[in-house]
Amino acid sequence: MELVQIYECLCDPTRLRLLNVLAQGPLCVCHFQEILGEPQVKISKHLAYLRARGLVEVERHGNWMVYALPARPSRELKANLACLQDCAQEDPVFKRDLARLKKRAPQFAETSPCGCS
Amino acid sequence: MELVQIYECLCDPTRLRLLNVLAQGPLCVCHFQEILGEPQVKISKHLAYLRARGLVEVERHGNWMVYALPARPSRELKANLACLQDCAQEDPVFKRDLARLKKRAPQFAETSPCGCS
DNA sequence: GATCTATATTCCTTTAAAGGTATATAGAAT
DNA sequence: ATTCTATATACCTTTAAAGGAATATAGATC
Repeated sequence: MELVQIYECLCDPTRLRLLNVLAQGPLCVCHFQEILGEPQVKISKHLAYLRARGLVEVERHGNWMVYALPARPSRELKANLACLQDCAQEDPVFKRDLARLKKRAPQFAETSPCGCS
Repeated sequence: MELVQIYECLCDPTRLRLLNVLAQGPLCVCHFQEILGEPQVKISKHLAYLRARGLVEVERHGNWMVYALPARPSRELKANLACLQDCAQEDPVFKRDLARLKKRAPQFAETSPCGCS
């Protein structure tokens, strides 16, 4: 069942935060690092985990690895990401991450090719 | 995050099957056993796991333990169960379980207090 | 009170994930 | 060619989950 793989990805708080931020648009590792306030290894490993299961895609831009949600998500993935968006609206952690993203987006756009303009 | 606990419950195929069947109504362990074709320990342990995290509720009727989805699910749980229902429509395993349930429901209703009439 | 039935729990083994430290890699800049 | 920057990987330790075998429990029946 592909569904199980999706849920495996969703059952860690860090990964949920990554996906929540990604719903706003592509981003690179160092910016995730700054927004979540977590060490590089942790971010990098969780993104690798998500990537291995098809929940995110990557594109290299020079030194930066820009992660994004899949361009063509499966029915199941689309449904679950929408559900997550719905559930995340109220959670303070998710909201704080998005607030930080919004605040930093202009600088991000200057210093890297993250499409977070 | 309560969300994580929900996803932890959803990231096992057996538990997904249990929840899918439960969406049709309360059921007791031995009937799950028959429908899923899995040993008693396995069913029982996964139901305990779900129960410990609030995804199911139990009521004893004589020797039978009748499991059911929560009477008053949280917003998050409701959303995710609905999403699961949506995703499960097409999966052959889920469909087979429901077919077996439908076929056996009359007998279940005779031999136990499972409300599966 | 002994037995039967449905279910839960204990114990064990195996596997996987998480987090951290240290190190490697790939491309850019000098 | 060396150095710098962003990111990935390897290695280690700890923790949790899964599955099975055996056993315990609680209520019903005889």
